[in-house]
Amino acid sequence: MPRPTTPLLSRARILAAALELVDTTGTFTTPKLAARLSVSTSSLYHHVPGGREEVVEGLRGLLCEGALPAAAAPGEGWREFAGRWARGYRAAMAAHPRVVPLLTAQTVSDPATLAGYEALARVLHADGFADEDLLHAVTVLDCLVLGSALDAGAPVDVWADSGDPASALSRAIGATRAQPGDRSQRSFEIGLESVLDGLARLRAPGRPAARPARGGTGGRGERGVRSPGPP
Amino acid sequence: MPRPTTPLLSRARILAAALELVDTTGTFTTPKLAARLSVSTSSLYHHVPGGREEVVEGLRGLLCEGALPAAAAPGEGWREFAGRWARGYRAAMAAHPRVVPLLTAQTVSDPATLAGYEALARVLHADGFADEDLLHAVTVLDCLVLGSALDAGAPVDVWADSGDPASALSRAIGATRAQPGDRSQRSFEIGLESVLDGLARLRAPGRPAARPARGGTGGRGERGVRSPGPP
DNA sequence: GGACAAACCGACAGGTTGTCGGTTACTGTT
DNA sequence: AACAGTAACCGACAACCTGTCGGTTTGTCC
Repeated sequence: MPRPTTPLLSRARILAAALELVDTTGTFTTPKLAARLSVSTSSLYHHVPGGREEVVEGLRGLLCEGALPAAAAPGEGWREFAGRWARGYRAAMAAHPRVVPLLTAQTVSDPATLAGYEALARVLHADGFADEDLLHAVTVLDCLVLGSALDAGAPVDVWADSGDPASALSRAIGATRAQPGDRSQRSFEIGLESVLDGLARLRAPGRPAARPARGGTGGRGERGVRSPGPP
Repeated sequence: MPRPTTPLLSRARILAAALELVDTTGTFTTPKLAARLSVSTSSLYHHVPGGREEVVEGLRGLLCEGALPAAAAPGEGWREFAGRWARGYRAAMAAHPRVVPLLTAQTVSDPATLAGYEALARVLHADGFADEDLLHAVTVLDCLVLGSALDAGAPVDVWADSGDPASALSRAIGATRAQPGDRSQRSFEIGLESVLDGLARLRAPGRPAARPARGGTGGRGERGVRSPGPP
């Protein structure tokens, strides 16, 4: 078939089909993507010259585009922003868990994702994180999000020795199954609150970790009272 | 060539060559592995019937074998053990960063690794973690280790917009470069201490995070005093 | 109208995974 | 000591994936 009157493909259509392909089958190959679009494999390269790698990176962009906050809301402190950042990032990944292993296999180049990291760094800087601590703070949040995104895609049973009652892990898995809500997300929340507390101590090493108790006045109350950065 | 007098291959030789291949080239294919062993590709399947996937899983075993502690030392509390567990796990991965993306692309089945998770669960259980919290604790540690292992393999410059001085991230990267020691590992330590503090609060929700000073009485003494989980 | 780029296709080269049959060496049994 | 049966190697091959190239037609711009 020669050039069609109205184009069959576009970058957006290709990425959407790729996301659907990975979501449903868990695999990603260019022939299968082309078949899903009723198109020959070689046609993809007109719209995605970088081939497979560029498509995967495009998926990263698709997931991160609206998920990573770009700037702190008025009056929003670093803690709330970092929480929003990490939760948004993880939610975007966890919504498409089978994409995550593809993303962890190649380095980040998607502009939206990079802008998201830069935005986090700006907020942390503005709220008093020292330059020598800032990258560590970003990295810790990044590790937790990525790790949790991988976890979200893994079946729990991976760790279970066929339900052996003598296994502490199997019993814990049974107890966790009875809980409401998403198992992986609950773990993430525990880790995130822990890390945010730890970063608060990193930011202000002098003071004790005066974090309001659960269900107390809430972290929001600290908004705006931030002291300037450490000397 | 027919069957040789002395075997050319063994599972151990194959795994060692595979590790070296991934460490040095960052790629893993069966033809390249076979070439490195001066053997035909099909010969590998006599010693590794599961093919590529089994080799990768074997690499996981190779890394985790001696790295994951099997039981708490006498008098060692859950916090020390969990720290040892996470540090050992991460160190094993970070020593071979290019293997990690291969591992995150397939589910765990290696017995040594699974035994490592079970050991962690046993210690947490023995030291008072409730069954409904235990899996979350394991998961948070797992996420942090895996995320950090991925981070250890990624070049820092991934996040740097070509050293733009207006970028908060670039400045932070510059400041971090001046620090001694391994950047990724320092981030991991910050995250790990944060998470251990958070898990201590999870274990004993009532009391403040009374973390025993290093070299203190040890957590074992507290065994059994934990209050029940949240309502 | 004519040159040029854009979008599709088929064909193909090169590489990866895994299977199968063939050949020879070891092992255990009688 | 003969003789199965198994183990370890190889070459060949089928199926798949990635990416390139030339060919054909349509749209666009001067």
